[in-house]
Amino acid sequence: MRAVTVPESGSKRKLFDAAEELFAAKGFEAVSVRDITQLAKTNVAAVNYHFGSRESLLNLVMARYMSPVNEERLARLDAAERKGPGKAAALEEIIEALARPLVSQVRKSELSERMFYKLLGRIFAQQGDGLPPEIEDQLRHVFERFIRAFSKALPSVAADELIWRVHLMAGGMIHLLTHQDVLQRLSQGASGLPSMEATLGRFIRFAAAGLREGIEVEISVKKSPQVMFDF
Amino acid sequence: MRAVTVPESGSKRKLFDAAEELFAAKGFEAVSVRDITQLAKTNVAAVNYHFGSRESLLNLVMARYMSPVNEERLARLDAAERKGPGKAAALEEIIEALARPLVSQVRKSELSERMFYKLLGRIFAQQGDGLPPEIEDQLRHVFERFIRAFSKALPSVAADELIWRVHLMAGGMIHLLTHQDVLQRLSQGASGLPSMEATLGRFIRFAAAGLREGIEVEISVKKSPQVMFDF
DNA sequence: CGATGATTGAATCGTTCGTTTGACAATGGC
DNA sequence: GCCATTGTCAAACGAACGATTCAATCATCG
Repeated sequence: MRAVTVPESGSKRKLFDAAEELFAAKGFEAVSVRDITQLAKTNVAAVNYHFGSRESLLNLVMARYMSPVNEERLARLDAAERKGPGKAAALEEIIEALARPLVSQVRKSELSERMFYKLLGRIFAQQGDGLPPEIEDQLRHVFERFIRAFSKALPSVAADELIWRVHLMAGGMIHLLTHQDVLQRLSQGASGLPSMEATLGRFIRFAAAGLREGIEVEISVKKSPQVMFDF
Repeated sequence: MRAVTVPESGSKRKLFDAAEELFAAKGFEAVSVRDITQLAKTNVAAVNYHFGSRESLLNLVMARYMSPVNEERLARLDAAERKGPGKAAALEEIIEALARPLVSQVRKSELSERMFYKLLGRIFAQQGDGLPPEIEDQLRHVFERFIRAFSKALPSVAADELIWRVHLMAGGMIHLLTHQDVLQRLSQGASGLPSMEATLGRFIRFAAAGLREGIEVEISVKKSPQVMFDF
């Protein structure tokens, strides 16, 4: 996964920043190069001069945000699997390895948190519908690695059943990223304004329960296992 | 919820059929009136003549598919709640009331099953981003009714926590509708080609487990995990 | 039949889109 | 000081978009 670097200053950087802000806010299709160049206060031709085409810039923005997330995901999964050599990583740890990078990579962005999440969610939701091959490959690789990990952690769940459950879990995660604002409006504030850290904890517990469904466990660990969070 | 009727034959019907097919296949934004009129083998002006505008036709298609689903959802929830008067409806029944209409309404469409699911998923995913007010209101009403039902069925889950869990469940459902094809490709057939009935069952169990998370249940016997599959 | 309203068809409107062009600075090495 | 590189700018390109116009055609009924 090649790192995507962007110059620290200059028109190229201004264009990139403007592009990611607009893509996150309005969606990938709804942003024109004129919108971008206007926000960046450059000429219309600037996008094509610096990035070759609108599509190249779009792919660059996507890769810039997806690659670090996917790298951290794999690194965290590796770490979790190394923890107990030979043994399967704990289910909650695997889920956290999948979801926490979405939160931990947010600070490295110039975007506001909410826009960053929306941007990532839009990329995920675009799967199988025109993502740059580089990112599509990344996602497929991550999916396969995590499916294997889940399978080890939940040996009694049949392979096809597990894939469906992971798919459902992923849907919840994407929906969380893309529709947080809708949730606020639908519930009229009753959903609260929790930190993303708290939301992450909710997600992990929800997903773990769904993935474990049907598995009988000792009563002592039936209580939702404590996940460590620094709230 | 006013019923959306479409004439049995004639250009208007041909346009409507072409529109839903294209919207489902390519998404709401990616379809032009020229695409529609070409598939319907009519003149470009036909959409504007019969429906007033592209947007009106789009809203009509959305309402045509969402309204019956939402009506059946509420009817099923009513039935489930009437079953045990005074008592809360069973959790699985509530989830089924939410999800089964997606399956049972499919036959009334001219579309292939997969396209129908994609169309519905696209509508859900569009929430809070330009849906016609009529549908937005429908969805909000359905959401409120079901939140109340879930709250009764799970009195020990805090109100804000419940909303987040329902949100996660909805995300899984939408993802299932919109990305079934991606799942096939990602898992390279390992997810099988189950009937929608089987998928519905998987969803209900997964969602119920997630919603119930943390609730102590009286049990039980420890069952030694049986390894059925290993990568 | 002939009149009237509904429908269709070809042509065209004004916009917006991504991209390209070519003239015009600014910059830095020699 | 000169030239090549690099960046910026206004202008324009061709294509596609939703919508409209208006004459031609059709169906229906008095």
